[in-house]
Amino acid sequence: VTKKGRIIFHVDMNSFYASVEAAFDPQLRGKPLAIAGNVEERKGIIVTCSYEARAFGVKTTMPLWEAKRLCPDLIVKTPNFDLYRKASKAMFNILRNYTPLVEPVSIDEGYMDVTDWGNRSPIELAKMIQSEIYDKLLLPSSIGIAPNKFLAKMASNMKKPMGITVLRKREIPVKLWPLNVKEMHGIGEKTAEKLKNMQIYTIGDLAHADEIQLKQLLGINGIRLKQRANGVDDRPVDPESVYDFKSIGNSTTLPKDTTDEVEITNILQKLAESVSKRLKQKHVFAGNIQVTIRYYDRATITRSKKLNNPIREADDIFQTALYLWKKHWNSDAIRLLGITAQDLKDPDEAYKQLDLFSYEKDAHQESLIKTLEELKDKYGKRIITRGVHRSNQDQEFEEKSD
DNA sequence: TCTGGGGTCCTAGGACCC
DNA sequence: TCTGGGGTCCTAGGACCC
Repeated sequence: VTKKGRIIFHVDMNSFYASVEAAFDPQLRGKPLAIAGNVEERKGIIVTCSYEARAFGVKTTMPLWEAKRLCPDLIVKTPNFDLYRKASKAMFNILRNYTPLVEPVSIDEGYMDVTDWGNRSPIELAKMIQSEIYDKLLLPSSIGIAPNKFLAKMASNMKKPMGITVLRKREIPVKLWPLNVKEMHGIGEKTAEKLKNMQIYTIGDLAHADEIQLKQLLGINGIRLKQRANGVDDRPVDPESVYDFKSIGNSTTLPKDTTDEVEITNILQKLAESVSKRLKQKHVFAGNIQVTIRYYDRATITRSKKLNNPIREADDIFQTALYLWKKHWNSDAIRLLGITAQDLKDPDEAYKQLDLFSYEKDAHQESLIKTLEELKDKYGKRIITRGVHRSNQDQEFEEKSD
């Protein structure tokens, strides 16, 4: 039996936030543009910038003052996530017009499995998709074409903006192996440094590296990275993975470091409210709450608590977060606070848990039961499990954010 | 003049159970 | 009368990505 090769696209939007802004405001087109947080609130780092800005050396995560020094005429806008989410949805809808096998991986990129897409050549198909996105939304993209996700991802990165790159298995030694390991998806600074100590500098070096040594150095990830370097990657394109979110969290860097307990409490309250709102939007409960504290010196701790009774009301989340903060805060000035809901459960799971562990109903449990019943009334059977929930094609989903 | 906010996955130690 | 080995759960931290 011969294994049938797949044809995978990786569609990657170019400088997405900046491109969306320019698409909506002709004045911004062709100019150096950066999206950055508010400087007064210490959030002034470059999130994305246009290619015109990149020409000046402006880069993502660069502090705003540095970007302005490099490019005095830089136009700076604060992010408008609602707008980006709308553009993202429109973009993915275009992709889904070609095949349902579309897997969004973030707000601005996704995979497509077009193996069974008729008789047109993959390059022609990629051109059609790229043109349609540009003609309808004025948004540039790059598309990588390869037999698997990893190679498609590497390929889309090779030509920007508006590139289309094919990476065939047999081209790996010429197109992939000369690249520095740092260029490889999945290898960051720390791993690159470790590999350097093993005299592994290029993806080709990694492809031929000793597995025992790799495993010793990087654990199971070492083996996987070597496979990828050799172009081996069996992960399927999964359109449902978008609904399989594992956590929902919000965090904020404070305008100034603080030890003020009233201020800290107020911030935790606000974070709890936004996490609660998002849990409700997604129809899930939290089985675990995690608090993140970053101190003035950037030292960061996380502390979490598993809950016998899953929660989602703002006040329950707030109380849990407050408990964790009080228990673990070392009284140093705080730079950032965050709350993350983990161990997410569907309403029926949350309900079952309640049956099992509680003998007396308290106010929180009453509210949980009431919420569950309201949900059942409103959504009927569809809400009962996440599996069913997931297969509902009309389901609105928020793209994972950038 | 420094370094946001949203995530995922993996590892590792200790508690606990059989 | 001095201690095995396997498994799961919980918690914390680290690396990485966009």
